[in-house]
Amino acid sequence: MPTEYDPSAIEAKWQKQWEKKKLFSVDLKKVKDPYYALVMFPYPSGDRLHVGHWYAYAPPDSHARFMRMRGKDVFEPIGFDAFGLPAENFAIKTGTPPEESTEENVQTMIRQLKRMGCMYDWEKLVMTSRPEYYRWTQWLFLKMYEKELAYRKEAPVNYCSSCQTVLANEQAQDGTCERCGTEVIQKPLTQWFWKITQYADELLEGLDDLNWPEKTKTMQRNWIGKSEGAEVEFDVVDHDEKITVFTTRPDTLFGATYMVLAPEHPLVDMITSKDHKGVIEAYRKEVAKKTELERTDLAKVKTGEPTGAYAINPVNGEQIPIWIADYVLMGYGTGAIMAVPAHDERDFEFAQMFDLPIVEVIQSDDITEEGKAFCGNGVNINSDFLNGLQTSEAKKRMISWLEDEGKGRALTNYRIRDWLVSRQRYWGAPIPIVYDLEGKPHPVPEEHLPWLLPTDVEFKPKGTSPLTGSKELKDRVEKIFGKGWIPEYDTMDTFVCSSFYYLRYLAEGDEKHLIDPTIEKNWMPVDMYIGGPEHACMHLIYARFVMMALRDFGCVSHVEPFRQLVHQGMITNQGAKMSKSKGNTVSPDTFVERYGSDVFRMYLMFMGPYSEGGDWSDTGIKGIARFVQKVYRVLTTKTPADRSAKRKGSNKKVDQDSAVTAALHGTIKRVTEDTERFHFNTAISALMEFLNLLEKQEGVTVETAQTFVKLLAPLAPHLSEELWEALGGKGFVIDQQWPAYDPKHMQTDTITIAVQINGKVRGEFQASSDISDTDAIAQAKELENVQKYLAGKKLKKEIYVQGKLVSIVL
RNA sequence: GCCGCUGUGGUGGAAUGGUAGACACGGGGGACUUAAAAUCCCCUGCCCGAUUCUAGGGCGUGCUGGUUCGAAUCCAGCCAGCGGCACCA
Repeated sequence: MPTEYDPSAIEAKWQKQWEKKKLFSVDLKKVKDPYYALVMFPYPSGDRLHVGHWYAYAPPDSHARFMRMRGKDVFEPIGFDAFGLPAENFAIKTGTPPEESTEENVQTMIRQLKRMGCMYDWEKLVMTSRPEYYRWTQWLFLKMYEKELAYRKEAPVNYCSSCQTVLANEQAQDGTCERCGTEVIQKPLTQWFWKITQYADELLEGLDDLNWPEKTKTMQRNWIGKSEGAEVEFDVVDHDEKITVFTTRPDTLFGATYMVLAPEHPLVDMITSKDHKGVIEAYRKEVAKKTELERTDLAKVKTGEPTGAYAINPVNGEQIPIWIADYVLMGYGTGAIMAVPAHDERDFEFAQMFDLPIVEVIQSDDITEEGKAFCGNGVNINSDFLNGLQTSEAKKRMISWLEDEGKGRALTNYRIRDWLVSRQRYWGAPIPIVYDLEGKPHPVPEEHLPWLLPTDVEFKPKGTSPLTGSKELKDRVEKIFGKGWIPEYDTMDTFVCSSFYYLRYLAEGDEKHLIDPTIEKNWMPVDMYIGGPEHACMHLIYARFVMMALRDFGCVSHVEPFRQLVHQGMITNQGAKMSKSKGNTVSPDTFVERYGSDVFRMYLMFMGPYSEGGDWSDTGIKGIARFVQKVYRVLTTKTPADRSAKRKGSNKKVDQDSAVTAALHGTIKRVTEDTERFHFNTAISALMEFLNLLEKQEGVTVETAQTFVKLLAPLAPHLSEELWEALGGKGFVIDQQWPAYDPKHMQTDTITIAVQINGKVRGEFQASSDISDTDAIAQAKELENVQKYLAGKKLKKEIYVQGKLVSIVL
């Protein structure tokens, strides 16, 4: 037997065995204790796997292996989020059709992923760009349309006039085109939306019961942005129009001394008085020129202009001026506000700037800072029928007054917007809609799904959606629906594809149903979902919404797709984010080549807690490589030579020290608890410590060695199979039961007790582990160095902390 | 500006009220070797240090206070870094 572990041969050997025995392919219909371990599926880029891929997939696989050994029927699928911009850009550059380059990239990526040695069930692979998948993306669209959750609305798109193309938000960051640097303009276009807002409340409430990082839940709560308040109508002097505002503080209505409309507000033209028209127009033009960034810059001084018109405050009949200002946004609430400068900081700032009246209507014991608005709760003053009421009470009273008078009503507002699913791109799932001669939309009947993405298109941008140029698509539509009918040319946002893929893994290519209801019932929700924190407000909210909609369509029984969520941290290099442009990326290949997959993935896990990531070090990986060699050497040379399991009882007995037994059980406990909470770094440390102890022993029992191998199995799957075989274990180590620890065995006979005097450690002594309080304190006082401090002093207090220390206070 | 997280040796990190720095990396010294690699052994937070090789002592977890017999850990205030939101009425 070699004493050197050779990863390249051995890893290939076990990967082949696993595949031959179909060890990781799961019969979804026949399991007792399902555990769905899911990772966010990758985009198939043409580059080789980078460290980020390894970090995203290998540690979650170790956790899944751990769950398998604990008796769960683990299903760990993988697939590809294959539609998207990079393939399309590649096509524009080279002329290679996206499906060609994508298929090729996927094949390369599968080969590389296989070297990782994860427990993927390759038979269940999905790829969102294949017709058999996007058929369901389109089906989802049709369902949304049928249930009136999909609708059309005009919305601006980012457009680059130089490239003649619509840009995705990520291509138009900081207001210029990613490719040519030309300023991006906003162009209105009729597009499809999905009514995620209809589920705002359920999306919000569902968060409470999810085992997700608090941070992510908070981000989703803010994203949904629920605020409760009231809608109030203001009459306009000498006009029939009314201005409706939304406010969270109806209790301050008596303090409303002016109103502000967003510059884009449709009423501005109608109400502006003649003598103000010029300035107002000029102001609106100026605002229109500003970029999004300039407009939302908080540091800037507030600007605005009066319209010359007046509104009537419904509660006291006072005439208050109407202004326009860009601190009021058209996109939130009604695009108009009632301004209460005494109790809102922005209104206060604006009122001071333009010398508008400030009327206090809330009093509080809290000290109000001079020159600042008081925005907290208190008691109403100067408010007629609200005087003396607490804020919460005053809100209710005002709302019922408004409702009685027909001037307003209670209203809840949300920040979340409906989901714009249209993309003016080629490489996505075509929207299954056609338009009749009058331009009225009709759904493509389900029998025509998959509604194939045509291949006869020019990838070069020419100002419209690429599908516009497809003769094949046009002919298809006319053939099915009639002369003059035209197709929808937009494709769907790739987030639509990824909003339900976890169901399609379970469907095993089912062409009739999105998913089998029995399987869905058994396997959903996903038990453990792992992916980057950057998806907190996009993918993770869309997937929840789609699941809720599917529940209402009667397709699924669960509401929430992901029961537990864990985000991986980032791997940095010398403290900096790895990026191609910085040239500080680390290529896994060279390290995997040299040390093997086990060492590479274990090193990634050793760098720090999984959710915190870590800093890469070229030399640090050597520590793990040494550990792996040492494991192999110690376990194969210290165990009895005639270890064959078949000759049970004939073993030359190796006596095991009680200290080794105690350490073994302590190690089982630590590895179990640390693996459970994704602290692989300390799990590995525990194994290292135990191995260092074993190395010092004359011999190691086969049982102890086998237990060690089981503990190592999730972390180093290949090495542990090899050792399991070498130690005479039956079957695969991954099929063994996870070791249990017994607290009884964790105690040693003698313990070390530290002695503190006034909080400083002054000595230590050995004692039996069941030493009594009085004996411990008495022994502590015997110590020479302790005596020195005790001499001539009076004792104030003596404390014995069980098994740890004695504390003496003078 | 608001919210959240983080701050510990030369480095990654451990310890979540009980001996700070586990486990590694790096560094120093030694063994083996013709040599190198690999491997093994010892030392490694900073400072002082009796009777010279090791007792003992002081300081030390971003800063300043507090609670406690005892604080990296709990509390208050501040500083720095990272992430998110950002005129949301």
